[in-house]
Amino acid sequence: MKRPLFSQPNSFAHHCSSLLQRCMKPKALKPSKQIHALVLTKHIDMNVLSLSSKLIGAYACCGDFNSAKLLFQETPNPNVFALNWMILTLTSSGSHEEAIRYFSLCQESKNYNSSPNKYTFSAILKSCMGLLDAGLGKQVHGLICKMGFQNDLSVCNDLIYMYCKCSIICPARQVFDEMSERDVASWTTIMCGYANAGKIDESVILFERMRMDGVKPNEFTWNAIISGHAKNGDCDDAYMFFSRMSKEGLVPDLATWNAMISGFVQSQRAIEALELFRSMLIAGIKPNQVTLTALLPASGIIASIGTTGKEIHGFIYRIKLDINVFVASALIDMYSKCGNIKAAQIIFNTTPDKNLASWNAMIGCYGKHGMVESAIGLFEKLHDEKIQPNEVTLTSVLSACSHGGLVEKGLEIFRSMDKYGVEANIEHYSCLIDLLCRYGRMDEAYGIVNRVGLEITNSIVGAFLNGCKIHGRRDLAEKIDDRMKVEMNKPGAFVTLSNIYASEGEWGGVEDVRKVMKDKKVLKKPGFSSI
DNA sequence: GTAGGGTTAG
Repeated sequence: MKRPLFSQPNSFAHHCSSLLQRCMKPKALKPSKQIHALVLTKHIDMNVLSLSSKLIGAYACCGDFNSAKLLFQETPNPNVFALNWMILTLTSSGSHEEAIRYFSLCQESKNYNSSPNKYTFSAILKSCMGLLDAGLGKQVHGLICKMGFQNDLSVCNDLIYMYCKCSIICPARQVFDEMSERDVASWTTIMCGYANAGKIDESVILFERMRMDGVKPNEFTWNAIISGHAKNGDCDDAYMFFSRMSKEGLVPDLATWNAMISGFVQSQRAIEALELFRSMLIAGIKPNQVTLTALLPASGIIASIGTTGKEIHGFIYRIKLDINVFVASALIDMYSKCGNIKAAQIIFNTTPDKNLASWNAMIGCYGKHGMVESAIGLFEKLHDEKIQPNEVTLTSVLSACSHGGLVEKGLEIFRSMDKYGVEANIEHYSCLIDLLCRYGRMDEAYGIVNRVGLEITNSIVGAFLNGCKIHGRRDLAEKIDDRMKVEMNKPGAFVTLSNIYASEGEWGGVEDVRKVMKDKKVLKKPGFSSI
């Protein structure tokens, strides 16, 4: 006798439910849709076995947000799994505001009565982090305590991570200190938080303490301590930990090598960076885009030694490394620095998914080489492409204007900065002063230097004093003399000031400046050549 | 029935 396929009344629903489950891991959208269709055509009650919530989960995790949303709206009582899937997928696709809207909707709505759980909080904390909204994070933290998740290991780790990413280490540390149980990730996360806040010493203390607590550091932990030192400019200490890592039986991985290489390059120690790169290849680690992006700026530092950026470019080509937008921008910058504008242009034009950094590199390239019209042309094209410039873009454009003699254009761009949502910083002000000074508009420049709240740095004063020198305005130089003596602690600008006095035989002034430099201990060391 | 966390780039 032929057995019926589904003997129980609900066995069809059971079957659909388990099939849906199996659709989720491989993110199989089509079978999920087929099951949905079957459920509808067979008039199965969607409330049975929370079928509608399972379908929401399946749609969300397969990336079909629209279907997930529609079904979520139609479902009278979506369960916590459905909610979590919605929030998690919105969060991981970067739609943080919407994720938060779903979360609060479900907090307030009568239509929704199951409580958030630790998965909900983990996901929503990621959105707070994505928005860098520590205030919101704090509110969620409050809710976590209210609902009794303050002792959950993974929720606490997520809280620490959120606070660290929002750059507020105090509450992160408080959560960490109050945890009854900590794992390697808890220690690593807080250590990174300190390292990124420039408090590497505290990271080291925690690194030693975790071992006393019987928690063994893993690759992530070692990488955190190594990159922490490297980012803070302590390459020697980074290297010390790098060597120690191997002695303690852990093999440096790609991220370890990348952190070391990038640290040495950022400290201008290009030769050592290159040596590390070679050791990495010998160790059999295959470099990736991060490695090459980090390494490329080294070519500018060591061009005179013989390894050129072009060789590194050749290497990229030989290993068939996929040139992503990071590598492309680094290549543009490298060719720009060694004066090969043509090569920079070719890379810029053949990069399909350009981002702001690529545009900035190319605009900077034109500016550096006096091609002010091209720089401005590209800057205006940015607007057509609906890309918002940032402070780097504006520094490059303003500096291009000043080098290329376009005073009015430069002033116009400076005035329009707030239109782009960029607040003028010291760099922009020094470009502005440079712009005015080069064309003799000294009194206006003097007005800017004296703007309330503007810190006088070497670049600000340097630009201004150069103008004074060229246009014979010792009177104006004298006017900021007193302020410099009080506020400045670096030699550069004092030398220019003293030169202005010297050029006019004003030896008293020269003597005076030298005395201040001596008192402030900023006497310039004798020049030396790197060769 | 929901994840795996944390490290490296312009």
